[in-house]
Amino acid sequence: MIKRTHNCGELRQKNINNNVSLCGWIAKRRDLGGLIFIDLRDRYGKTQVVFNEDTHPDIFKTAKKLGLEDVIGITGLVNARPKEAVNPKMLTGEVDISVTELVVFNESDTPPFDIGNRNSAMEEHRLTYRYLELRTDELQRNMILRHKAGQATREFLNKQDFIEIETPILMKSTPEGARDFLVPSRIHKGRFYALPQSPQTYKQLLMVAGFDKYFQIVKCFRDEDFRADRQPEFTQIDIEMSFIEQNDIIKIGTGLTRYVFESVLDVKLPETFPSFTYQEAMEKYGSDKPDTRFGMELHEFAQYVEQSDFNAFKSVLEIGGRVKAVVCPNADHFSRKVIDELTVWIKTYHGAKGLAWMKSVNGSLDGGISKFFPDEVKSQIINDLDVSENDIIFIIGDTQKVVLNSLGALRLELANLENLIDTNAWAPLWVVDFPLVEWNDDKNRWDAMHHPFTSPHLEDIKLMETDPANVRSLGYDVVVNGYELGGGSIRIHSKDLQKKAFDLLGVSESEAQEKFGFLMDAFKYGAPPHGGMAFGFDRLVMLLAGSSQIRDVIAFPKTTSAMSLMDNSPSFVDDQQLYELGLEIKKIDKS
RNA sequence: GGGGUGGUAGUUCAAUUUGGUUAGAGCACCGGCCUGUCACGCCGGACGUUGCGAGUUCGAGUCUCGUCCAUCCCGCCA
Repeated sequence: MIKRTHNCGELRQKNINNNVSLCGWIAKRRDLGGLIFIDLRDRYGKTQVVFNEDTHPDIFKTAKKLGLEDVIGITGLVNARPKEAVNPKMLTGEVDISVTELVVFNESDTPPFDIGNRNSAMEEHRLTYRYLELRTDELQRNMILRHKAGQATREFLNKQDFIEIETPILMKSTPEGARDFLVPSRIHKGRFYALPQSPQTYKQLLMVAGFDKYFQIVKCFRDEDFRADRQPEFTQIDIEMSFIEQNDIIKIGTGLTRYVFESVLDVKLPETFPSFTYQEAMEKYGSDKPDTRFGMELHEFAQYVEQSDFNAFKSVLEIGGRVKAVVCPNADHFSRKVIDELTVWIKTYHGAKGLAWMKSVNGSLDGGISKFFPDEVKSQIINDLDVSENDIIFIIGDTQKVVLNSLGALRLELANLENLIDTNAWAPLWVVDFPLVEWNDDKNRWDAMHHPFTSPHLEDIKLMETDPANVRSLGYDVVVNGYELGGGSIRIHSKDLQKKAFDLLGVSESEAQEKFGFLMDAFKYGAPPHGGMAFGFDRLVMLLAGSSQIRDVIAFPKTTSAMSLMDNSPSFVDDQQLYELGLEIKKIDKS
């Protein structure tokens, strides 16, 4: 056994003539005949080691057989490289080690892809050999970043007197919200635990218990469909506090975000983040998680439609719809084909019926639907919307929901297509005053927008029975660069108000008792006013890592069909296991 | 549940207008040469159920249908 005296990233000029030992993997090998260079890699870096046939023929013979990803330990003398052989691209590039002792710990089969280049294999393949992909520079860096973010989180919250408390992973299933992952009970056959979608109820109970500042970095599970930024299991920074108001949570959430960004990236975010009401965010950006790294805000367009002959939009307005516009700068290269493609895209994915447009040419508006607008209205538009030469105005008229959502999506799409986003910028913000409930057309009822324990704005309580759609909640999200990083709310802590909320959501007393009885009961014994929030930890790390894929910051992620390609889970189980659980698998007929 | 893209050697990619010799190349691998390379170089070699299953055809990597997997998006994600 050779024990390392140094790691592969630390040797410098000052170590010249030291006798050192290194252990690691063979990252690269250059065989010059009587001289072999090997780049030895560990998680700290790479160091070049040299085998010389003249000085150590026996070791050289062994070295001749070494291949990529073999694990070796070496002892040798640190040399200054000849001037012309210094490699300025390597941190250890001024030195190398002439090997006097070699131990081959383990030979590697030919690696299924090039560890030095993460793009050398398709993702499917890399996920199968995830432990090898984790050897790549990029993933090593991401895992270290994740560690640092976790440490910073604990440091910050610990300094603020928060206590980390673990909550159960096996808990009660409640069919609200996302679909639960279920775990069958062996002892109580036919019954199931659920994996937590979040520790929501537990953290509220901890407030009742008097742990007035709680946090946890905790796994959560949601059995829905997955995306580039969504995994079936993910990690939250879960926070709850007592005797506080919305602004106190926003202060802590801002502080934590700033602390993590500064600790991990040395980036200083503003002391306070801009705050938008839900209403403002939707009207300006067509999104409840706006990316404000670029402008292109949405403009009201109804007043111009009214002065035009464009009947399609006029009738939209007559039936209570909306017409809004977004201006895309420097769009002279937007051919008819590009516009058509955008139109198809927005119809397909965002439910708009069409995409109207006008181009700014020679100080007036041209093309598209411009012929329906009188010249003086065109000038007005150019003036009001601050339209420059060669800009293109995209206009959508439809129901409010479709207009805001599709223009919001178009705004992002255009910014991406046109590279209008400053990728070095950080745009954190809060969105507040979310609606308490939203109408569920399928189920013909009001659903909680956040969750059923979210408190309404106190002055809106009176609207709960008469005008639910306009009840604002004490719910808030923190958004960075268009990603919802976290969210939370002030919770209801009074039995009466909670009953009112359940009434609005159509949850009967018996149903409430069955599902949340333990929480309702707890509230009988002195529940402090409380509230909190949760950060999507993986998303936070993803942003810090500059990635747009959550898989990049999770050591062993699942695919978008929730499979682990490495260990092939989920998998079938023995009949014996099923028998013990009192389960039987129904044959799925695939005819 | 719906739509887009992709699946060819260990791997990354090629393979002409619906099709036409023995399915090619880089890296990796094996062998040989090479003492300052760092994308080492040079010479040679081995490597294929074209994801899977049907169909059309004299003939399918290529066309059709089904299916599986990956990925991106819509729905979904309190």
